[in-house]
Amino acid sequence: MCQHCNYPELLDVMGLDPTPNRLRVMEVVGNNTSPIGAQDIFTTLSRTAEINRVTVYRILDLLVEKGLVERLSGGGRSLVYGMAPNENHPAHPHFHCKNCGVLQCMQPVSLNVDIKDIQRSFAGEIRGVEVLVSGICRNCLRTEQDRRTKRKER
Amino acid sequence: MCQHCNYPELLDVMGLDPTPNRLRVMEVVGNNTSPIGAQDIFTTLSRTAEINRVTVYRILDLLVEKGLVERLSGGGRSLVYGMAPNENHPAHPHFHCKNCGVLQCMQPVSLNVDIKDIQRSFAGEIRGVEVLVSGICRNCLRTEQDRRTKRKER
DNA sequence: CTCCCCATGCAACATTGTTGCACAGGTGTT
DNA sequence: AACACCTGTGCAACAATGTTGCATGGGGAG
Repeated sequence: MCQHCNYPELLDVMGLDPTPNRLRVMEVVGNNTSPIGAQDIFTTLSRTAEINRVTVYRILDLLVEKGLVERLSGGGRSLVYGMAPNENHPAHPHFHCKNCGVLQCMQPVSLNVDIKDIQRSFAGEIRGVEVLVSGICRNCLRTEQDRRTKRKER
Repeated sequence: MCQHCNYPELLDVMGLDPTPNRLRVMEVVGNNTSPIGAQDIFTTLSRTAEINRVTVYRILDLLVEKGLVERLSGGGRSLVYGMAPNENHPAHPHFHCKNCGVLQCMQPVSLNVDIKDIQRSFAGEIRGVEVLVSGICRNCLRTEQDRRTKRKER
């Protein structure tokens, strides 16, 4: 749960009315510990009050366009949404487990150096960098190991 | 066009029969200067000979699973496919223009440092890193500038 | 009070990916 | 030679996800 972000204010700064639906969407995205898909956001919101699926999509598009929320690749076929980097939310890489599919946020690392590096040899204007790390998560590693151990025991 | 890759051999190394369809898919992916979507691959292939849409999807899944091809986020809502890094194709970031939507490959940069950095503070096993840079491409920048210039002239 | 704008809902559609089943060609076995 | 078998492909139907056009209702400006 993000105690630091003032969602109404964030919306206001970008010239958006802080409607209940927009606030609810921002809360779900901001309170989640890892990026979350549009369908999940819709399901979560539906639990507390009715909302239309289309409205969720439209609000997400709007928030992404205004730079309040980031649309990321979820590693598999899915797209997911998370808080865009701001003073409370530093940019950070995401990790996708190829085995179980979970997506998790990683520790922020210094990517600024990289941006400048890249910018030097690139003719366009760079506004953001997204890093997606893939591999096998701790849980899956442990499970694999357990299985190997068991096999030996027999 | 990739003159360096021996597609039949690549397939063979991974234990896959070099069927005509698989080769054709690999050629389209490998010869494209930037990652390309499943639908585009299908359309391109359809121009030279009939192939089923499902077959394309299945071959892509297979190639991704075997690590011959990479599935990447196209920046917008799309997923795209490109050659997986190998000796002829170094890993490199991709650039997505927020204005016109083009996706292009960028110069390879040294990301190895980063991977080790990240790995040190992460409990899972890291197998790959994908970097997606977003911003405004050269063309769009120029167009914007043109528009500004014209406005002044009036 | 009236008009207009904007957020929302709803239904229908479009796109993209998936599944189950059939079939054809090649391989190995009897 | 006859047979079963496996694998790659096609086809149709489905499922999931995102999009569009239009209606409506509330709040603010004139």
